[in-house]
Amino acid sequence: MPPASSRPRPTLLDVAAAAGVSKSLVSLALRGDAGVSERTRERILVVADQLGYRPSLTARTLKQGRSMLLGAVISSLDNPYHTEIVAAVEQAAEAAGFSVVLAHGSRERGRLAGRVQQLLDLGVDGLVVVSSWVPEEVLVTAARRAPVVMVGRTATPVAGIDSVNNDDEQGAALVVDHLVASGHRRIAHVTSSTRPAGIARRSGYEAAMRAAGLGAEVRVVRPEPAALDALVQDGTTAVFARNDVEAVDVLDHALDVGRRVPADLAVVGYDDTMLARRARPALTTVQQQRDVMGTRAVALLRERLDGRTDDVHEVLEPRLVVRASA
Amino acid sequence: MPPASSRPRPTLLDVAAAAGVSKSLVSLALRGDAGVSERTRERILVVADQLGYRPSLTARTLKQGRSMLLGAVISSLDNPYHTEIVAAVEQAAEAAGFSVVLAHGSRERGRLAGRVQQLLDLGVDGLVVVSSWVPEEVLVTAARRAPVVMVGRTATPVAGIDSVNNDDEQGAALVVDHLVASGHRRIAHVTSSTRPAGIARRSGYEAAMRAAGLGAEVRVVRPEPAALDALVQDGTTAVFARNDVEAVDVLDHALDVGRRVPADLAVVGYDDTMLARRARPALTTVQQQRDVMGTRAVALLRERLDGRTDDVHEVLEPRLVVRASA
DNA sequence: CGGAACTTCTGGAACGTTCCAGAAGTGCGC
DNA sequence: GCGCACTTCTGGAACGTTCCAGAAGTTCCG
Repeated sequence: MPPASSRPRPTLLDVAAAAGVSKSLVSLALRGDAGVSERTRERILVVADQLGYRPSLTARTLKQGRSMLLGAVISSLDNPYHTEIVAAVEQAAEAAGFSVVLAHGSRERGRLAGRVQQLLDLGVDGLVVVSSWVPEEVLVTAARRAPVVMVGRTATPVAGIDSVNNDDEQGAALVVDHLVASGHRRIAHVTSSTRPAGIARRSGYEAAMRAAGLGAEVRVVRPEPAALDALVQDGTTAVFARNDVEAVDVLDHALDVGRRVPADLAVVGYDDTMLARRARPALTTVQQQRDVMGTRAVALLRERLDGRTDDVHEVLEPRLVVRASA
Repeated sequence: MPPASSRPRPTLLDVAAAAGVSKSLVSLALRGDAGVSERTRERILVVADQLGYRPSLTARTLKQGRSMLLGAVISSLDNPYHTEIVAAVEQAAEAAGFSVVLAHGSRERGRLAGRVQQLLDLGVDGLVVVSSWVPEEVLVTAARRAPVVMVGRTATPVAGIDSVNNDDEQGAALVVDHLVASGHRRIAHVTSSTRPAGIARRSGYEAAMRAAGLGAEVRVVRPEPAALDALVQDGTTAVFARNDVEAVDVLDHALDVGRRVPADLAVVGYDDTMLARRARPALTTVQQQRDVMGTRAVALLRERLDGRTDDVHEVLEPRLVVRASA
């Protein structure tokens, strides 16, 4: 058998020759242009199909300067929160006729800058940044080449860059209110994050505690064995962790030292990732509307492509998902 | 501020004009061709840099028929086993100068065929298929357009398509041998799979049991509450699940009904995903050499691109990872 | 000093599209 | 039977590269 690549793909010219028309007409017919008679269109479609013609997106992109490709930048593939957002973005992109090219950083912060450059060189029409590890200056330079939208990352707004986020402060408040309503007073917050989302959740927690008259009970600890030990010993009855991953850590630790969840200790996470669903007991957590995030992110990019120049920052309402752990 | 896209990207011609040479020379200089004097090369590089020139991969692809793009096809982003393989592939691809475009199916089997088509239209130079949901005929037609390699999916070999797999039978044997060496005799296999990998693991389990003189103890059950109940009640002391996901199900169920793991019931998974690391107790499991899989997959594609026409099927040795659960 | 052999550079064609200006062909009113 | 509008179709240029054939310019040797 000859190598697979031996027979070159048919081009517009091949179809045109076979159908006895000009290449331009084939192009028009295949793209459904109005000024083509029904008879010839039919014939051209049949011939194209017979030859197995497929248009070259590369040539098309070169000509019209649009690739219908979107780049998604993500810190690492093994963080379910990020991958789930990407899935939502991809779905929305597909619905809008775009494909998504993924670039991830596998923890190495420096790598991401290079990957962003690669995406731009590839000719993506827009960039969805899910990871907060991409340095701001990289985003700013990238935005000069293609519209950029940050999603799922609460951060100081960057000029020229749109964003879609959930309201982390409000999400934290939902958690605190739920716990208070269940009779808890000694509610601690577990967090290891110095990143924007983490900070917002923390301040949301503190504000909600104060609003509930529990300002004196505010307690923030890091998810480390010693700190968790102390937490479990000292009469804390509920823990709000900054994300599902850390909530599971708390959960495991509590169970390890013989506490019952939620009877002895209620545990709440954030993000509603598959970890929350899989945990035992299943985690109460805060859900961000990931599908909406995806849809809006793609929509914002398209608006930019259509010429919008002012910045848009969308904030979505989070929702509390009550499961067994609190 | 004018729209971001207002200033068009500089092209070879712009650089050539600015440097006072021909576009061809700029092209040669930037690609490091030998026949360019050191002085002019230097000057061209400086000018290109000043103008912020970046070559258009689209134009390059069109001209030389190579996109340096690899497509990765995966069932869904939320299966850590698959995403972790993709991460390995991407890493290997990057090392070889390729970028990876991801297409996933989100469970909808039909969608994948369309996504494969999209990748091919995009002009990928090769296809890495991680998901076993892609129908064989789709793979076969795809292979006529670009080399295809299946990875992490044990399956009947398809003519014209390479593969990289781990030896599932041997992996299952490793598990059984380990359990037998720990004194277990009543070792059950939990599986819900009728797919190639699942079948291979099952038959590996059965063969190893027989080899250990435990043919009479062979017991295969589905990961459903009733079946697991029965399992836990009837004196089974060890369970080998067909993957980490189902192992975690078994684990949770056993703990729920008050069994201790591993004291009352040993549990072993397969794949060594992050689930295994995160489980409590941490799962003993079988590790496939994912990084090697990625490297080999990319290597096989490159060989095809360089003209190899005979099929290659690589089988990697799995490794037992002993953790707390067995 | 003529020309062979290098080195260094150049212009044009090509890749497969899209798009534009305009060429045929058709129908119609007068 | 002529002009006009309308429909249907066409050829060429363009997108930004790469690559090839070959043009200058330089060196070197007899």
